[in-house]
Amino acid sequence: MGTLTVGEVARESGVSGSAVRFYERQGLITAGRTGGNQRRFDSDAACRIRVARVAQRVGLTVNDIRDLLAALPPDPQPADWQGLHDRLTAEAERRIRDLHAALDDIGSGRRLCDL
Amino acid sequence: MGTLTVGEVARESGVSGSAVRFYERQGLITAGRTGGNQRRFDSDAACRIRVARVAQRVGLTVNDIRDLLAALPPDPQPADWQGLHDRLTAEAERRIRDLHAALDDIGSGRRLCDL
DNA sequence: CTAGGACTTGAAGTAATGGTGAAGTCAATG
DNA sequence: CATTGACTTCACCATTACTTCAAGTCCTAG
Repeated sequence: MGTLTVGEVARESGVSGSAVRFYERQGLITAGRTGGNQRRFDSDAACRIRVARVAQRVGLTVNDIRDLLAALPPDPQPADWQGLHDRLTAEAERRIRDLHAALDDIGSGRRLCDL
Repeated sequence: MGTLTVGEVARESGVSGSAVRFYERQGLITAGRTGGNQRRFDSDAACRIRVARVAQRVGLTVNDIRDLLAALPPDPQPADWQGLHDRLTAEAERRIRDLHAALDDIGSGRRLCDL
């Protein structure tokens, strides 16, 4: 059972409280509940949200990120981090390749109309 | 006044008819009307849509593309094409730089949590 | 114990990019 | 003239990633 409230996780992770609740609904993070039904997070929640934000910069959707984080245990080992790392890198590189392909087409000398 | 129907432009440009109408609503292309209120396009419409698709590959929104195409006269001169070309290239390169920055952060050796 | 801030839910709103379906109209053909 | 396929508008559906709102509850400090 965690000790952090929504607001605390929000501040620690740099997103809004509504986003924290949204991420919990989406399964990116999990929370315990107090007797009064308030969410209490473990400190890894903020970490997972930070990872999620990096993944968003790479262009992953929240759904993609849920799957990504599903492979990340509560207390990740170096190998887990490495796996995440590799997946994010591969995805970023894929997107870069797509953009390069578009650039190549644009610069191909053909009229843009004929692409 | 053009001669092409929605369906013809759709086939020529590779998008659906509903997309053609959508693009007209959004101001990416313009159409005349027959006495019976049907759209009739000039042949440059398909061209503009093709340009729009390229711009989408680069990551521009329809709004961005409207602005981009607003600078493109009905009968574009080489300089007009060059301007488009430059803007698309710059935008693609910017996005590639952003992804590279993300890659650098991911590969920085710091824990993903601390980014 | 009470005031106040932080929290709860669910529903609805937003912007982007179209797709879908209904009900009706137009145009070309046999 | 009647059919048929393509067209028209309008309005609603879907997805993504949240935000906002209302009404109500919890928790902590004084």
